[in-house]
Amino acid sequence: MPSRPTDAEVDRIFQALADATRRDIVRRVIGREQRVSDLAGRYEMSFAAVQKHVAVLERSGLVAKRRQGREQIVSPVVATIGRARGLLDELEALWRGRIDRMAAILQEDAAAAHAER
Amino acid sequence: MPSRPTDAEVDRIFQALADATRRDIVRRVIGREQRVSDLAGRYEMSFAAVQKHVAVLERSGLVAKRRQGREQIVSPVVATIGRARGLLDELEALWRGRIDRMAAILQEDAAAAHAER
DNA sequence: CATTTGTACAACCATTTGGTTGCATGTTAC
DNA sequence: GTAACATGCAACCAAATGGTTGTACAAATG
Repeated sequence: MPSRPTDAEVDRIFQALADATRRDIVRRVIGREQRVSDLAGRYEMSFAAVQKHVAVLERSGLVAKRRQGREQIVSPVVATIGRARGLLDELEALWRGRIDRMAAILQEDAAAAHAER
Repeated sequence: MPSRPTDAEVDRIFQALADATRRDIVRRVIGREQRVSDLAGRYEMSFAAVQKHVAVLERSGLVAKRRQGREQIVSPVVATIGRARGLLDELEALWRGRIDRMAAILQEDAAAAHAER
């Protein structure tokens, strides 16, 4: 999926990032791949709760799971972080565009004032 | 608030971005400041619904409102977008750190193999 | 084979979210 | 002053979230 993400995809990515536990899980699996139970051991909540968080992250594409025997290894999908960044970059580009347009208008005004003399 | 954002702040920012209508509102107000009713006119939903979206964006710090007579002017707060980007940058930096560590280990192995001969 | 371990999943619950309508209030225009 | 406009807010509703416990099952271990 190299093309522009759909609204629904972006919704899922930001939604997944909008929870401190899930952001922490992402950090951990970036540091090193983790089994679901490794992760579950780190938080105060139940195993099932952590498992659900991992499922949310997986649906968003921020992490991937691969089975290894009875274990499930969770690893990061850095490209998806990049997709989220791309969207923020786009917003910042829009902002710069606005600044540039404002600068251009100031230029014109200055030129007009100059011609008036 | 130049310091590291709290978890709760980051939660609110990503939560606010996790909705296509709200992302669109942010784009519009970046393009040009808008009154709440200007925005409301653009979407199929009720005025109150749009107003709520703006309120969510305001609480997250992505936009600011300033009153002008009876109108409320909504403008972007680009610094907050930067804060969200900062967090994604941090994740990508962690990833590069992992890559670097792996490269270092490969280096050591190569050196060891070399010494063995 | 029996047990433990790792994971998934269903059912349930409280809270939040995203929408609605209706009403209240302050501001501008006539 | 009255009417029209712009906004805010409360009450309500359905659906989604984030958590729980309990059950089921496959894989590793003794």
